[in-house]
Parts: sequence; structure tokens; C-alpha cells
Amino acid sequence: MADASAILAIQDSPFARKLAAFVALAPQDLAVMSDLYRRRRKFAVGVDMIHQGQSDQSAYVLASGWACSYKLLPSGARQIVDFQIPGDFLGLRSVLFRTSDHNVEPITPVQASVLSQRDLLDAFMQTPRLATAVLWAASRDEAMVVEHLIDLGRRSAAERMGHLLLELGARLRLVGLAEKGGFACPLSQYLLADAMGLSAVHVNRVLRELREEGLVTFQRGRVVFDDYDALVEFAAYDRAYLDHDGPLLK
Amino acid sequence: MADASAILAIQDSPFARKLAAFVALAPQDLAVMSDLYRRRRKFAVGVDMIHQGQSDQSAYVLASGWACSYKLLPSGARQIVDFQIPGDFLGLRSVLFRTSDHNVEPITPVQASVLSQRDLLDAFMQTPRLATAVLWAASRDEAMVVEHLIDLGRRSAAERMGHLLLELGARLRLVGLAEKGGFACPLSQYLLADAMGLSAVHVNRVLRELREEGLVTFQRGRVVFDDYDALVEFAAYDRAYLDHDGPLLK
DNA sequence: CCAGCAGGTTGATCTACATCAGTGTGATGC
DNA sequence: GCATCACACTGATGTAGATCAACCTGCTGG
Repeated sequence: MADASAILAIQDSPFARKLAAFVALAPQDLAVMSDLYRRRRKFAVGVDMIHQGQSDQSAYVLASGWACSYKLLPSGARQIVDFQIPGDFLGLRSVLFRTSDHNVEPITPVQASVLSQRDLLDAFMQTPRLATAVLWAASRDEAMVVEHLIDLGRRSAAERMGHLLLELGARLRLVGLAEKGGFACPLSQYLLADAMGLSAVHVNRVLRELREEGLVTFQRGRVVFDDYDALVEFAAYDRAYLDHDGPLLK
Repeated sequence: MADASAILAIQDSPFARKLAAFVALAPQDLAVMSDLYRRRRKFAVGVDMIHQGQSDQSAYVLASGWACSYKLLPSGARQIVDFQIPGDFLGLRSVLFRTSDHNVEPITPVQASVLSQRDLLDAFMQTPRLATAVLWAASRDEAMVVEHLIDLGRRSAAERMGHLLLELGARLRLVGLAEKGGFACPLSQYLLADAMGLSAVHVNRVLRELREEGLVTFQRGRVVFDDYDALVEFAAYDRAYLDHDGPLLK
């Protein structure tokens, strides 16, 4: 069982901050989380954490660093499905199915807590509130994938880019990793291209356009919202979808 | 409690057939399902079953007919996220969040069983196996959305079309609604266009190309796979992803 | 101190798809 | 028996974004 200082530490973790936005967490929930959070592993940039087609994978909670989940096509093209930031689950689907249907790769050096299928189910039995919170978080992830699908299907390259940056901003704010007006962002234009179904060259042009329009500036690893409201308008971003202002379940 | 004849009837339903592919269901699971399945509603073509932005929605299980879930953009464009066929859940996310983030519309006349949040949670408490099966089904749905995202991001129009038709075939086969070599399909070229992020005009051309290549024929409401293996190859379709050959959990 | 390299930037050309503006056809209604 | 409507189909033209081929910048390492 976790001791008091560990519980204080967990309360400030990105994972707890995120779940707390969905469900008000009691001390015993935090204690269970603290136990879950214990087994840490480090991963170097570019070394896959989860492999497509491989079975018996663990799931993880990102403690620090950024990662991305992606699929490779026989043609060699790749599509990034989502980026993961601290507090995010990854590989939940890989533990439910026997084999993983996607890859996960660190973008920066990463620290993550390892969760076996057993750990997870045990934790859920102990505190149903936690299970509910995780189910909510998983549904939020699915809603983001759907939003991403809309990006690729029906939005222009510039709208997509604006939407992605707004979404990342909202997610980082939730876990305390964004300052007002911007955030530090380790994504290269190649990664952005693979996420948005564009070429790196075109990503570059789109970023220039957004900068020249005075909407956002993304340069040397920092995103700055030059005119937040105008960008929201331009990208048809639905504020309601990630910006909650309090736990949904008290 | 459901009687014996009701249990026999449920066993043949698309819903039970689908879940049985994931988890071997015991008689008491079927009894609970039969109770869930009781409250039926009918919906006419084009009348939304679930509304974007509206709260306190029910979830449904499709008993007969086809539906589609979609989002509308301020520009008036729409993107179909997925098609639903008999046995599919719909609106699971709408009951988890307070308000729905998407619409669901019947494509043909539809019969569906209504599930309140309460019904669902109660059923899960009674038979955890059923809960597991539903969680699996939800994860499969998410995997399909991800695959659809790959379509839009990195596959050509023709590959997308091939992929969609193969996927629909596999899903229909699972619930006993496809014959070998093809299936009845009520989707208009407009619906296909909205699903694949194309114009209806281009859908028409793509269908012609696939037909002329001798891969698939989609005409007057029937899809016929002229050369299944070649189409799988062409569309880079991963057979493993929907074609299971037995319950994953005994 | 320079070599090598990853990432960013720019211009020229090509192409897959959209858009527009029709024609054809079979089902439904009065 | 003709009007209407939904859907399928076709050709001409326009455009967003890909691809190729440079060059530039700031790091890292020997």
C-alpha cells in the first residue's frame, strides 16, 4: 500500500490531474493509483514501445515525454493515429486483443508506468470509480480519433493543422504542461505530416500561412497562439469537446 | 426473466452471433441479453436516432436495417464515421458523456432495442462475461475507426473503396447477412462519398474502375466480389483484423 | 574547424481529386 | 401519360496538395 507522501506525489501527476477532470477522486482511489504507478520504465527516442502484430504486450501510462501511435502500410507509408502526452494511456487495445494492431514510438525520451492486464483489472475491482474514470478517458481518446478522422476527410490542410494545435494545447493545459498562449512542442514537420496525411513540404507551407495570417506561430519547438479566438473560428474547433470546467461525476 | 423460447430466439440474433465470436456465452448470459433486447423501437429513413449536441440520449442495439453515424461541419460538409449493421451498438459514447458528439441516422427502416444507462450497467453487474464481450466489441469498433482514419489519410480513393467493401463483407458475414461472394448493400454513392471523404462523382468513377479491373462489382444494391484475393491484395486489407475463427475467450 | 546530418524552407512541375454542368433511367404520384 | 424525384453516370475545367530538387540553418562529433 502506498504511504502518505506517495499519495501526495501522485496527486500532482499528469495521470491524476487528467482523471480528476472526469471524476472526483477520493484518497483511496489515489492510493490505488499510486500502487499502479510504481513500476517505471524508460524508453529511448525511436525505439518502439509497442509493436504491430506482436502479442502479449503491456499497456502503459505516460509519466513524461511524448509518444505517437501509428500504423504502417505495405507501401511503406505511415499514418500517425494520435500523439500521446504525459497522463495518457497507451496500448489499452493491445492488452484487450491478443495482438496489437498498431505501433507506439517515443518522440522524446519517455518514462512510463507499466500496467499488466492483471494490475489493471485488480485496480478496477478495488475502486470502481477509477474504472469509470479510465473508461471515460478511453472514450475521450476515441472521440479524439473521430475528430482526427473528420480532419482527414473534410478539412483543408490549414484547418487540420489549426485543429491539431488547438487540441494539443487543450490536452496539455489539462495536465499542467501549457502556459497561457502557447506550449513547448517537440514535433517535427515530418511527424506533423504523417499525422495529417500531408507531405512535410506542405506542412511547412501551411505553417507559414497560419503564421502570416496571424493565427498561430510554430517555430523552434514552441507553439504560440497569436489570436486564439480567430484560430478557433478558422479551424471550426468545438471548445466543448475537450475544455471541461469541472468533474463530470462528483 | 426470459423464458426458454426467448432464449432460443436471442441465440440467433445478430447481436448474440457477434458477441459469440468474442466470448463463449453461457445460457444465463443469453437470458440477460434477452431481457435487454426487449424494448424495441422503429425508426424511419432519414429521421435522426441520435442528435449531435443533445443530452440524455439512449443507446441502441441494431436489430434490423442499416444506419450511419456522422458529424456535420459548420461549412455544411458531413463526414460519415461508420456504418452500423444489425448487431452493432450505437450511441455508447452518447450515454457515457452528457451530450452526444455525433449524429446517427437510419439508412433503411430500422428496428433497434433501446438501452438506458441503467439497463446496461445492471446487465454488466449480472454477467461480467457480457460486460467483457461488450468491451471487446467496443474496442473492435474503435479499431475500425482507426482503420477508416488510415483510409482517409494514406490510401487512394480506389483502395479506400475496396477496403470499405471488404470490411462490410466481413462484418455482415459475422452476423449471417452475407452470402459467399457478395452481399446486399443499401448504400447510395452519395453515402459512400460522405464516408470516404470523396465527391459522389468520384465514387462513381472509382466503382467503375474496380469493376473494369475485375475486382468488385457494386450495382443495383448488390456487392459481388469478382476476385476476392486480388481485392484483398489491392486494398492492403489485413484479414486478421476482423476475420476471427473462434471465440477469443472460452 | 570543418564534416556530416537532421530539420526547415523554397520553387517548379505533376496529379488526384473536386466542382460544375449537364444526360440518362427507373420508380412514384396525380 | 406526363411530371417529378432520387440516383447513376459523363466530360470539361479548376485546384489542393504531392513529388522532386534544390539550398540553408544550426547542431554534434571527431
